[in-house]
Amino acid sequence: MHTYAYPRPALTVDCVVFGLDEGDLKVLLIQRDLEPFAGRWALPGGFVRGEESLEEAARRELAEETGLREIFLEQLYTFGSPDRDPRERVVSVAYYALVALAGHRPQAATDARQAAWFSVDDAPDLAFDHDHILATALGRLRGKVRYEPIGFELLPSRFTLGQLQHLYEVVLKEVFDKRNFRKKILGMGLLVDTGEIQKDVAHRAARLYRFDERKYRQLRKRGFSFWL
Amino acid sequence: MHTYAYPRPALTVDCVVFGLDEGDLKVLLIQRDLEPFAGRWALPGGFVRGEESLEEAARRELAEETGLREIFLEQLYTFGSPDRDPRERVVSVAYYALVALAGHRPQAATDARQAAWFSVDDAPDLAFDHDHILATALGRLRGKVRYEPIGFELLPSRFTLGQLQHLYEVVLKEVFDKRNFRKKILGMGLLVDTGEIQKDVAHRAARLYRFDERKYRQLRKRGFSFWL
DNA sequence: TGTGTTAGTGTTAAAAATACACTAACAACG
DNA sequence: CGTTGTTAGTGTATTTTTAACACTAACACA
Repeated sequence: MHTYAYPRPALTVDCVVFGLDEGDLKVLLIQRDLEPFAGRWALPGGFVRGEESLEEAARRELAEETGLREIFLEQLYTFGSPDRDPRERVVSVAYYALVALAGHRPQAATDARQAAWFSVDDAPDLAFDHDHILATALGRLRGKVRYEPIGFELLPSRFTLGQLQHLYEVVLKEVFDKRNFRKKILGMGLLVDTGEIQKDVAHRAARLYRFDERKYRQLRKRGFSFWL
Repeated sequence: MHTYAYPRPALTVDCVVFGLDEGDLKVLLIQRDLEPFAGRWALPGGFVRGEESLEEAARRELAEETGLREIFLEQLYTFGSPDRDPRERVVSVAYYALVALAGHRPQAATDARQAAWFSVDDAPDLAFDHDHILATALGRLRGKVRYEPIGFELLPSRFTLGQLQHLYEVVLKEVFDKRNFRKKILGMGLLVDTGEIQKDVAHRAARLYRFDERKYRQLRKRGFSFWL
């Protein structure tokens, strides 16, 4: 038991995990088994423990509830309306995560709870204020993907320019001209041609590239800024 | 007394208030009178109360400690390292604020505690992890001022193009060409010439403009994006 | 009346963004 | 085995945007 002179809100973390199925943008949800909102879909998350940082808490919950580890994770926003949880006051620090969802495709129920990927555009009504958190995360992703090279986190480490363009088109809901896209992205000098080519495709096989993170950091120090 | 089954961190808000003195960018600090860090300068802030939202808490603390009301305020980041407060675990939701500091210049000690404006570039060592929070806020301000018209919050409601350019030069530490700056900013159609001119200046008086927020919102709906 | 200081104004050159259409490679299918 | 379907890969011309650059106007003050 822990006693304090003034009431304290409970503190949780919630994670919005985005993945790119070749088709559209997905979000990973888990089905609640407890009240309130039992049976409803919700963002993975849980209470922050005593000796862990907020990000550690988010990573731990993600591993426990979805099996995902060592993925891109960044703080999004902290939600603290007094009535966002019907039981008592709960303040939630939300994170968003990006994961390469090619290869380990439509599995994700690594743990006890039921987990599943939903298209962001027709996800079900979520528990608590999680719809609001999801919308905030989508806005952040759409804004940030243009001026920081975080989109690569949604692709496997080696990818084709077609996949990359498709990623931007899906996330931004905007179509790009193929030649201009390639010119621009290759012109930044951040992609390395691995020399390999695509396998098992029913059409001309494309070159595989990887993102050169080291080079990006160097360039950024010299004032370079990513822009798409 | 309030008792819980698991320990709960205390929850606070801290505010980074920026102001633009005609010279450089300032931050508003208050001097602590209690341990820990008694006598040290710190960001204004305090505990979140039971029935107020996080933003309400930030505004209340700001009013109590600095007298500032109804200013631009936006959530920045939540800081929650387990050891950021030497006494016990405290999670702090940081906000940043922008205030027009022309007119009510170098006052600010409206309350009990000592408050003062410091140049952001040579602020003293702050209490807790407030140096880190300040640095984060500065980064956010510098990033955001380019693609959202928040800079106007640092100016009086009517301002000259010279003041506006100076603001960007100070915040971004970059000089702009006067003619190109004016062409670009006026070309956006977001400034309204009030018809008034500057008074009491020892040189040719400049036109006063105001920012047309209504128009900005309209344009933004149609895909316009502010860029400087 | 002169000096100091900021306001205000256009043009030209360079760079970047856009629009646009065909051939190449390969698997699958008949 | 050739036809079809599908994605890969490539260059140029036009338009738009950005960057560089220098002088006159107004006004307070000495």
